Order: sequence, then structure tokens, then C-alpha cells
Amino acid sequence: MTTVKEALHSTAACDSIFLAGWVRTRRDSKAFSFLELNDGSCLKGIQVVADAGIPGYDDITKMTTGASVRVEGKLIPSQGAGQAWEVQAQSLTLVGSADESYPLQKKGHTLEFLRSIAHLRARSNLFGAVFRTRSRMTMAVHEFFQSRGFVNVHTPIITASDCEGAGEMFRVTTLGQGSAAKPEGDFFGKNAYLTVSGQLEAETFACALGKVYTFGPTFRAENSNTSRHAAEFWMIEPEVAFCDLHGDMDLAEAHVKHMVKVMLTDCVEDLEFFSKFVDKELIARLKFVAERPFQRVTYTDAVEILLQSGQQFEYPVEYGANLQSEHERYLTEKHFQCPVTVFNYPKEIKPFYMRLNEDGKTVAAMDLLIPGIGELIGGSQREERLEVLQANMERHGVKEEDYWWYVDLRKYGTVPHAGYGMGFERLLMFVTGVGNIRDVIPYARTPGSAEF
RNA sequence: UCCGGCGUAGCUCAGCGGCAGAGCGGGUGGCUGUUAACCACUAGGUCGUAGGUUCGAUCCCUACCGCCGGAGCCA
Repeated sequence: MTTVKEALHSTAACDSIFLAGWVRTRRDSKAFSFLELNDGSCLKGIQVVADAGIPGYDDITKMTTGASVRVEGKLIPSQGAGQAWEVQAQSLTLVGSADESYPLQKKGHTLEFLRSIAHLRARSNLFGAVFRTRSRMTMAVHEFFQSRGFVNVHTPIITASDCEGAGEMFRVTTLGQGSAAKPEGDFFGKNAYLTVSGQLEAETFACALGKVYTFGPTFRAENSNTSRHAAEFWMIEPEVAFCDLHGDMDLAEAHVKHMVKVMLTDCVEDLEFFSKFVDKELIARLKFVAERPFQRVTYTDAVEILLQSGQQFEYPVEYGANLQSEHERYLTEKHFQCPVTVFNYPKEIKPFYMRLNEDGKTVAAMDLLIPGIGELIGGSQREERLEVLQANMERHGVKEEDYWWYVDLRKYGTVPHAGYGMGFERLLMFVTGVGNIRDVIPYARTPGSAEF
């Protein structure tokens, strides 16, 4: 069997071709019909010409939009404008009909409606393109790290650490609802949760294998209702031994650039579709990002830029406070007009594991901000000095006995090391131009929503 | 969770304190190497849910539910 993609890219006619897919639209003449057949292998469908009387033509009225069909025929140059090749069918087989209740119409639908039929939306042009892109970007992540000698580590999904500082956690239990049993009586003998980050475990492997990365699902039980947050998302977390913050920032920028370059070279047809129907500036922006160096600015300088900007912000700019979304947007969209890495944040607003700088006031943290999305990457150099780490834990109210294995890393052959987390869906939003995280993941999990 | 907006036909929306509307999609017929085809006809509604005001509520008020946008949390 040939895919539609292969057929459309054919360099020569072919006497015998087999295709199977779903009907996008049909136009009937008295003596023949046109079927547009799409099989998901690429954005475009192929035009099938079926003369009345060929085997299977009796079912032509049932080959409506959404029906699945097999076609046997010849690949020939098209007589009509609009396509180079078409299939002259010699026989048609109706595999599965789709009656008039099939919800995907030939016309455009809103993203909100398509979310309500997420089990069918991958059959639309946009979502077919999104999920082909998602697949290619998945491979690009592995290519990027594997080509640099990184080892992929599968960190656990279920964890017993209940305060990793990355957000609220989902509880994992086999106890019945309202059970009075103590955690000791639960499956793991203690409270267990879905992971909010594989970082701490990844650090242990970096301190053995050198350069590692994780790429897997991550869960946050935050009651977040935004276009950039999901309760279940995929995160990429590299962790590198003998690496400082600057090496970490170099890696993060190279990572983003690599992903963008793969998008530009390997997803051309889908990218052109996004650029035409989702975001007209997309291709220009991706080329810009692929070619230009990113900006880097310390938190202190960023605050100064914001104070000097003359902009009226809803929230005041203040040293020592977190940068608000509007501040980050100003930096990346207005001031620098390109991706920006902000680094060296005040220690008070960052978690216990980040490395204290020589000034005693800031930590070696960094956020990579991109236009339109905001924070794509958050990372840091990790505190490798035992006494300093212990003091940080004390200050953050983190109990050492809960993290004895993490502390052990600093007792036995400790090394400077650094890493970051990249939200895979946020990256997809950036490279596709799609504005809502719910539309770059097959079945979005958000507060109050776990259908499908 | 907070602020704002929206829930009317399968979809996108208009409407109005007094008989429920359009475009698209669907169905039927016609026509054509067609391209989101075209032409004609046609079916399709508990106006989100529950209360309240009113002679009368899809319309005004309240609560709830859902969705969208923004904020916070973060990736």
C-alpha cells in the first residue's frame, strides 16, 4: 500500500497503486466522482477520480466526508489545475461509512469546538499538522541530546518526595476514599505522588553518567486556567556534570535553535500551513530565532531596563520580586525583540537546590523567555557545596532526612552541575504558532477536564 | 483561585419584554474535469440549568454549570 504522501511526491506515473484513507470531500458528476482522500501521512489529500460503473461505485453515495475508503487504481498526471497527480480509480471499497452526524464539516471550525471532539480533530488539517510536528519534534529532542553524548534516563513517574518546590502534586494511593488508614498502610508505605519534575533523580544520574536528559510526562495539580498550563505535560530535563550556569545557558539556547532548525527544514509543508492559517509571522520569526544569538541579561539589569523603560505596568517593577508576565513580555517582545535569557535571580524567590552566587544575594538561576510564550525554559546551576546546600534546605524548611540521597551526592565526589526544564508543549506552541497548550497535546488535562 | 466576556439550529453567529432568524453544513433534485464547486428546494430549536420580576422572559435580575480571554502558580 502506498501513502498519500508517497503518491503526491511521485516522480513518475504508476499503473498500479493502492491507497486507503478518509474522505475529506466528494464532488459528483453524472458519469464520475472526485474524492479527496487523506490518510494523515501529509497535509494534503490526493484527488481520486472514480468513473461510474467501476467496482464499488454503487457505494459512492456513502463515501461522504469522514468515511474510510480503499482505492485501487493508476497514478496519472492530473488533467485539472491544483494538483500534479491524481488517481484514476479502478475499484473502490467502502470500509466504514460516516453518516450525516459526522461533526467535521468541510468548512473551518473553531479550536474550541474541535477540542470538544478531540477524538476526531486529528483528522482536520490543523491537528494533523500539529501532531505530525509533535512527532518530529520528539525525535529532534532525542537527536539533539544523543548527538552530544547525552544519556536518556527514565526517571520515576511516581515519587514520594512531597516538596520539590515545583508545584502542587497529585496524590497516588490505593486506599479507598475516606479511608482512615495511615500512609504506612498505603501501597508504598508512605505518601506517594505523581512527579512534578525528574530533576533531582536526573542529578543523581548526571553525577554518574555525566550528561543525561529526561523526556517524559510531568504532573502539576495547580488550579491553573491559562493557555500555557496543563495538569499533564511533557518536560525535557537535561542535567550536566562539571557544568556551570553559562554552560547551561549555552546548552539551552543551542537546544531551542536546534528544534527551530528542524522545524524549518523537516516540517516544511505543515509549517507553511501554520504560517498561512495560524500565524502569518511564524516563518519569519523562526528564521530570525534560528540565525540570531539570543540576548542574555542579569535579573538586576533586567529590572533596571524595566524601570528605565518608561512603560506603565499594571504591577510595579521592584528588585527582589518575581518578574510578572507583562514584564517578561516587555523584555522579549518589545525591548530585545528576540529570545532572552534572564539569569542570577535573588535567592529569596528561587528554590533550595539552586547554587548561591559569590555575592551571597543571588542564585545561579536562569529563565529563557521567548516572544509570545513567555517562559520556555527554567534552569539553574545546582548547589554542590554540602554546607551551603544544608543551609539552603534549613532556610527553605526542607527536611534533610527526606532528601538524604540528594544530600549524599554532595558528600561523595560532588561536582558542579547544572540543568534545566523545557516545557515540550510550550516549545510546540512556539514552533507551530498555536496559541493554546490544549491544542498541541492529544488529549489535554486541565482543571475540571479529563475527557477522552 | 481572582478579574472580564460568552452560552440561541450540527457549526459560526445575528436578534428582541409580545409567532425563533441568517450563512455554512445535512437531505432531495439538477448541472458541471471538479478544487471550501455551482443552482433550486427542504428538514432542523426545551434560546446552558434552576429560581425570581412581569399579563407575558430567549431578552431583565440572582445563583449555579460550562467555555473563552487575562492574572497568579510555573514549564
